Amino acid sequence: MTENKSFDGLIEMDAPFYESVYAQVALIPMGRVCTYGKIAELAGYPKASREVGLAMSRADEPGLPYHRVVNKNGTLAPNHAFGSKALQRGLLQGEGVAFLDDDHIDMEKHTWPDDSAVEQMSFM
DNA sequence: ACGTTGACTCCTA
DNA sequence: CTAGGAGCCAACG
Repeated sequence: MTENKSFDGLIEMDAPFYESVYAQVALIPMGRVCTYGKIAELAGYPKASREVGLAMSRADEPGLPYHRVVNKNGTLAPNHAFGSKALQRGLLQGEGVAFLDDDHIDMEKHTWPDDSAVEQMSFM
C-alpha cells in the first residue's frame, strides 16, 4: 500500500508550485511569450520567479512549451538552456514571434497575458 | 533540519 | 552595452 511513488508516466510531485508553473506554461498560446515572474505570479508565488526557471530545468514534461518563457527584459534564456539560444529563437520564430534582435523579443506584441486580450473579452 | 543552488528581477556604476 | 551586488523563495542534498 501507499505506493504513491508510481512513476508510470505521470510524475507525482509533492510540489504544488511546480505543477502550477507547468500548468501556466502549458496555457501560453502560440506566438506568445511569458516571463518567469509573470508565471510565478499566476502560479500564486509572485516572488518565486527564480523557481520558475528551476521548474523549467527540472521539467520532464513533454510537449510543455517552456521555450515561450523568457526574461522580463525580452531576452532569451541562457545559452545552456535549449542547447542554444538560436534553437529557442527558431522555435519562437516558427510560431510567429517577432524579434527586435537575435536575442530580443518584441515583448510589446507577444507578452502574455496581454492587455489587448482584455479588449477581446469586452463585448464592446 | 540546515545550507546550497538557480532557465529571475531590480538596482547601481 | 557589461559587471557586480542584493533580494527573493522553493526544491534538493
